[in-house]
Amino acid sequence: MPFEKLDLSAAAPVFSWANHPLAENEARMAANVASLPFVFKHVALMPDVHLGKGALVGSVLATRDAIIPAAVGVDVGCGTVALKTPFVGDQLEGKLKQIRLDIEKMIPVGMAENAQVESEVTHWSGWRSFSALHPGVQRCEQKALKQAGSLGGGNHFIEICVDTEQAVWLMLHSGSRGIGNLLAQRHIDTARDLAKLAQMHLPDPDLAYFVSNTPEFDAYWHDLQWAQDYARFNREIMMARLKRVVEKQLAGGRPFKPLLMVNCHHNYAEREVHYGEKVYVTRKGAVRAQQGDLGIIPGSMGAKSFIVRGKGNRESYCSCAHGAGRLMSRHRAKQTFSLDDFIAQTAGVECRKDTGLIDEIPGAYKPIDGVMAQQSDLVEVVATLKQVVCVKG
DNA sequence: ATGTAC
Repeated sequence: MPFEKLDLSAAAPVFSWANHPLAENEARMAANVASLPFVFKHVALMPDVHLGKGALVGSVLATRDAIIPAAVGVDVGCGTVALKTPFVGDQLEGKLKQIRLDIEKMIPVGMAENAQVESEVTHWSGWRSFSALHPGVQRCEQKALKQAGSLGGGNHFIEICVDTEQAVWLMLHSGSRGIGNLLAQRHIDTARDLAKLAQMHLPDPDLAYFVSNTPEFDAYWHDLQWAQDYARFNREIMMARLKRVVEKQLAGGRPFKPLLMVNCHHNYAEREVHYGEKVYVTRKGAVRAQQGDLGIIPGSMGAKSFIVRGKGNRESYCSCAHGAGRLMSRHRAKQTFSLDDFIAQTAGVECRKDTGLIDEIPGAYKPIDGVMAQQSDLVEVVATLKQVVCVKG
């Protein structure tokens, strides 16, 4: 589907791939971002776009000489990793429950963290620069060590999936945990303070920004890249443990060679070239989809997920959606659905079936097929996956 | 999303 050029009377146009007409507050949020003078060319909205803090979740912005820390958000480096195994779906028969229990034993979820820090964690090179991070997080190094290789809560998940060719995939969704959150909050506070001090006129206080070539910008950029690396590493550690669980259950403990692995952020910023110019690209709930890039677009815990290949669509800043997008808030989902609804909507998925998961019920999310149909000019589908095991925090 | 406070 082609995108729509929205005229929101802001300085920059907004190109929208949304599969719904924008609500008034969503349009205002898009216009606020597009009105900032340092925004490059236009703002791109992905098919799963919805209200966020400062900027829309499912939006991509390129900036010339400034960055908005609240637009990146607090779940720095959040993303997904998927691994294709040499196993076929039939091999999982009768083993799903045990696999789920093993996952829950091997990987801390929710509030839990690792009891001891293993050498695969301490070997990460990022620990060497921990002392260079914001002074406000220095007391949290032990916690960051124990949280490396832990899932967290909310929409974070661990899944075993089977694709349409019967191949078994491992997939998980997580970010930079407490340390990334704290780093982001420290810098968001600084940006707010600076804007207030300078009596800067902003359409929204959550759009306070840092200007390049200032100490505040450099400190934020450094910590942001560190947190993004931590998030990617966190997913790698969990994927290695998940792989071992599956090896134990399906291969008598013998290691297997992955046929493919994709590890992508969907909440982050990086330097990229667009329209011949090097700019800062912020993807807030969006996945990079440069020509040939592999990406992951997960549906809800009862729906399909997709491994995709980017088409390099330049108007989207080479991006695509990061998931289905919520249809209703967690609060409304809990009011709307019962445990019986949850059990019906997660039929065929080996997962916890208790009231604590009702806010993650598939009915609280948009159907993923509509989201995929809306971005056929951004990505092509490489594999279509359906989960048979799902672990949430 | 997270961690802490209410």
